[in-house]
Amino acid sequence: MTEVLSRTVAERVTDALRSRILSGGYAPGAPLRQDAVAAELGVSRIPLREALNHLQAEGLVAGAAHRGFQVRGVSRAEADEIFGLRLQLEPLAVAEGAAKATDEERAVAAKALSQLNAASTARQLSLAADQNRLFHVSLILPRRSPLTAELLNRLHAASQRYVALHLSPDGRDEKAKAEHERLYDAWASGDGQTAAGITAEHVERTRQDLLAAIEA
Amino acid sequence: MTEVLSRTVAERVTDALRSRILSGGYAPGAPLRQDAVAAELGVSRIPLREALNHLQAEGLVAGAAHRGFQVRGVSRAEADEIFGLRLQLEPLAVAEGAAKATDEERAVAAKALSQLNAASTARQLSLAADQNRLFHVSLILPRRSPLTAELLNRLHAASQRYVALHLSPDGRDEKAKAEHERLYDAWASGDGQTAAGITAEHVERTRQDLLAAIEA
DNA sequence: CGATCGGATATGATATGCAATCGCACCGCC
DNA sequence: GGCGGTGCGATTGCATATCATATCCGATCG
Repeated sequence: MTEVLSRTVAERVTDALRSRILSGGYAPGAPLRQDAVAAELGVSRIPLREALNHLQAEGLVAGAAHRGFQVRGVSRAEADEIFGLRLQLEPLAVAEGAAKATDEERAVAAKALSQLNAASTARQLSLAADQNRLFHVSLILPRRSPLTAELLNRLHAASQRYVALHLSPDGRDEKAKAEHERLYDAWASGDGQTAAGITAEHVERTRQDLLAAIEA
Repeated sequence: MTEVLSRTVAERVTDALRSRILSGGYAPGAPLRQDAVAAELGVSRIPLREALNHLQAEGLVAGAAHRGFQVRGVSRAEADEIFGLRLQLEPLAVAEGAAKATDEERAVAAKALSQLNAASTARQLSLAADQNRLFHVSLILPRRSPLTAELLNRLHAASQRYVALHLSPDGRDEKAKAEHERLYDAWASGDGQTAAGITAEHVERTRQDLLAAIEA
């Protein structure tokens, strides 16, 4: 029963730091001194280091030996690369998911979608972003393609950062909601072609919006 | 001058463990008890845990809280997934590398190839496998596409494990050597099409060999 | 015979201390 | 006045000792 509450300190620290980075609480390039951050979070340095290493693997922070960790800078080139990778992987993965999903897996995806909608209408910005990621990953059938799912999960997390930093959610929310419905319907009905098309379109449009917003 | 020798304890432990896992020194499924492994390597648990976390991110070990780490099992499905991902990403990445490489980057790749050949003729099996990975990654221009390069680096490491476990290097070495020459020549001359084709062919053939060897 | 409880064991986390390294100001030298 | 070496403070990396906690497994009891 302690599923969500307990977890280890390292995991909670990881989530806390990720959240702060994604929401801009720690600006890109900001140095993360271990003693300071550990004291701020009320933990010792050991789980903090574990969290930092995890976030380094996720690509959110960078660190070199004896030189400390910093929030990774953002760049137009990296955004382009992230979305390029997603464009290569995600549509096909979603199509395969649509073809092979079981009823149980469809139920999981449906639940993820409804939670996303709930968070979105409640204006829980960062929660909605997380739920958005979980919904998209649920279409890939994490149990069947664990590596692909994990990979896209990370790429989504990296994407999230750019979206949060550069795109205002004005009209995007409404359009996204409708698109998610279309995507889910196609996916759940086994229409991988359509689902892949919607996904590709979605990723590509976000990329274009971002590249335009980041300026140069 | 301490480039290669120094590094941190955690890094050396990571390399040591990775090497043992790839070479089968630790069998798939084997539990890795922290005290035992730490004592065996003559380090404390702290850098060991760091190494284990890193290897978990690489996909070589699995661990859950309070349940310890184990060497990840291997499966036909995972092999298929790894090579499927490589097939999606690597040919295009190599083609882009061929199109954009500078003279300096070509020199780096050439050096990697010669080191690979040296290790191969010297029958340094696991070293050759590492050099093989480095050569292939050098074609992707790690400085321009760091995420893609890092990603393929990991996929290669995961592939390595299956190759080491299931494929004997008998005739493969000779064929691979010739193919690497063809691949490098096409790449260095800017012929991305051909380089991508050779890469795809290479990955696909290895996948087929593996799937046949793994039985099931 | 099955379920529950409790002890052994291993991991997760803290505290403390020390060594290694880095960054930087300082200083002599050309 | 610019330049390179040098020492010092600050921070990270690692070791050790210790405690807390979760998991596993066997004994006990209904």
